Amino acid sequence: MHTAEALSKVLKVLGDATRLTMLKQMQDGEQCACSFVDCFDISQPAISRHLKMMRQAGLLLERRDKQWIHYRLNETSPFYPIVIELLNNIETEVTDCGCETDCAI
Amino acid sequence: MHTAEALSKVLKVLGDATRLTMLKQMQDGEQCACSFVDCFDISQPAISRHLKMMRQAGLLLERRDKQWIHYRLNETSPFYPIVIELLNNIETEVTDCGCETDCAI
DNA sequence: AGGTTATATAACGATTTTGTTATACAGATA
DNA sequence: TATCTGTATAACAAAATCGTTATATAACCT
Repeated sequence: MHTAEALSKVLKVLGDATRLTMLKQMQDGEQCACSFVDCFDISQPAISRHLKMMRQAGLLLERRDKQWIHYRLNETSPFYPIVIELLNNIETEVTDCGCETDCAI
Repeated sequence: MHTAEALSKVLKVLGDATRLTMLKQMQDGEQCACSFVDCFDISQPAISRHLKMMRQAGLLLERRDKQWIHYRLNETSPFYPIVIELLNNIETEVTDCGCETDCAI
């Protein structure tokens, strides 16, 4: 159970097609930041800021491996069940935008 | 099932504490626009625009009765189940902000 | 050390959001 | 008709959002 105030803040983060799609991709498992840069038609700094926004909302966790940073859904977030529920309502698009680097996934 | 694009637009509408609270109140049934004006600490035109935004997103239906306009959740919206699911995660606040008019509810 | 790759931050501009006040419109009623 | 109440729209300002380019930082690799 959440306050309207708290939930609205999370929904504001989810209320963006780029971020929502990033989250959907992370539902399949950890994603390297570089794969988002490859996948979306916006600059690397823009991707970085979207990730920061979701991290600050507590929705993401990160893991550094060498020079790569892998992001995943934060299953311990109090909003995790809601996020999953919403993501399950999104069509899986055929977005073959594989990471071009050696990030090992 | 929805596209990330479409769902994000709805979530953007929901990503505002005022609108989310208005929706929560409508979950209890139809609400007169005037009751929102009484309930929230923003101007009547601001309330009117929040309502318009939700109407345009297809989330609300309106019914005119004399000079009053009553709003309710649009149960036929493809996003209705999602909206309900989200509203069910919101604490019921004790918001005794009854409508001061004769809007007959 | 010096260069390359991956990511983050800073600074800026265009656009959107969200509020305000002023005004218009709709319906009820004296 | 004139006026009151309820609601919507217009015009505007402040703040937030989201993109860009330039630059900084971190880690790897000669």
